[in-house]
Amino acid sequence: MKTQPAVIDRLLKYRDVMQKMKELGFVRVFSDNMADAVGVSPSLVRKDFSIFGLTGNKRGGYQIEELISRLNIVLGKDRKQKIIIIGCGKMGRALMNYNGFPRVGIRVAAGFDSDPAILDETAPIPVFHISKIKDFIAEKGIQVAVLTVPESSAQSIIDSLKKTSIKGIINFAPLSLRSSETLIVQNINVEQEIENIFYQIHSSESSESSAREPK
Amino acid sequence: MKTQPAVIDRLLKYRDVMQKMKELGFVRVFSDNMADAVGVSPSLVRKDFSIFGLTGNKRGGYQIEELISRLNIVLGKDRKQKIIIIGCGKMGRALMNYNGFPRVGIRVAAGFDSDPAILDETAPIPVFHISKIKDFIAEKGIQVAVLTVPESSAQSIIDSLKKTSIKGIINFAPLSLRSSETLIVQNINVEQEIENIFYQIHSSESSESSAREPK
DNA sequence: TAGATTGTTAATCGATTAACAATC
DNA sequence: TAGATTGTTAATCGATTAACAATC
Repeated sequence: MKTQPAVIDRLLKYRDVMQKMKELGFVRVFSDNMADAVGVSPSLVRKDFSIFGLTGNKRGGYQIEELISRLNIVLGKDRKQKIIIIGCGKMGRALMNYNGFPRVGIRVAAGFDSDPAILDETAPIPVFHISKIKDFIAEKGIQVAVLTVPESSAQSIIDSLKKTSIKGIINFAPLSLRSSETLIVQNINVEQEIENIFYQIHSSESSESSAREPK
Repeated sequence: MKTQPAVIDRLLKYRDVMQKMKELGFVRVFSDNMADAVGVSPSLVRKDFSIFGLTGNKRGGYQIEELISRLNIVLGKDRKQKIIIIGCGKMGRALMNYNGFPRVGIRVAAGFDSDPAILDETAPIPVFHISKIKDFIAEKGIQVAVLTVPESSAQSIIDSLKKTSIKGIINFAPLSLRSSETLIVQNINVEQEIENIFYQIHSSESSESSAREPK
């Protein structure tokens, strides 16, 4: 009965679309518009909204401004969303400076690394030695970490994070970690996405002729 | 009737697991082992294999080495998988040097950017001005691009790519692009993943007491 | 042979869609 | 009022699972 991540992904997209509509001066939106913009059916839009008690007007659609703020409450955007980044190689540092985070209210509290050469405890987003991570997490009440470390160190870091307040991890290391009762893991595997795309391209090429049948 | 991306994702995971098993000296594997390792049911493993005619032995499971090479053929790993990276900011450069790509046979042919200061046409992975992209794509027959540009330039680049041989895009810009008949788009939106994780953490916290009911 | 595991079919499950009464 | 859009229910669809005959 708990809400599927897929539903929340759509909610996040609805909110982004509405944010843009609001900036363009729109005041109301219909489920049909939302459906077009996000690429789902109008039924699904109304269904998703109704799950969270987000209501509109039988004839006038949905009020954008009101819906955005109610969506943000549902999505927990009324709380501080602090994260840490573990592994400050190229990918980690790219994420530390990623402006998509502040834009949606996510704040990078610190980075951690084992290499003394890249530590910088006084930067706006400080980089501490990995040995200080447990104290930092406890002190700041961090719940979400982004893991951008080599595959070889990923598993041991995960294991040590299990003893902390960390409850969610975005994992960029190329091994599929599984969510557990107490720790939610979302794997991001760019090479897998690319391999999947290559498969799809090739399979649509080789079925070119038979693909002529009508939908 | 075409194969879902989700099935291919699992195939890619099966292959990775088998690769590791092979390195450990294993010769055979059962659908039960695979299921445990990847986190799916044994039925699904056998089903996935059977879709692609990947067979085992009624009593002896699957031969790892043979299955890996047959999987690689299904997945198109017998062809060169060249990609380009459009937008060589921090994220783009991190991906250019990402060692997960060569490890699975993906080669970054070049990067492209509009900033003259970061061009380097003679580097091992050259960075060209964006104005040269059409010729490069045509000349090298590139089919897949990774988009790591600001949101503001993403849409116009996509539009221009539609006139090229590019058939697949991994999009890191924070706008959800939709796949079309001729162009497969896979959006990677890290901030959305993080917001989703925060939602899940919060919702499991607030339903702590009621979550006691047995599965 | 007896036991174990595959390959496949039928049953189940859950998510999406279609339809439409309610109503603004 | 007539027309349009929501909110919700029932129908559909497709993916996953359970079960088991085949067989090594």
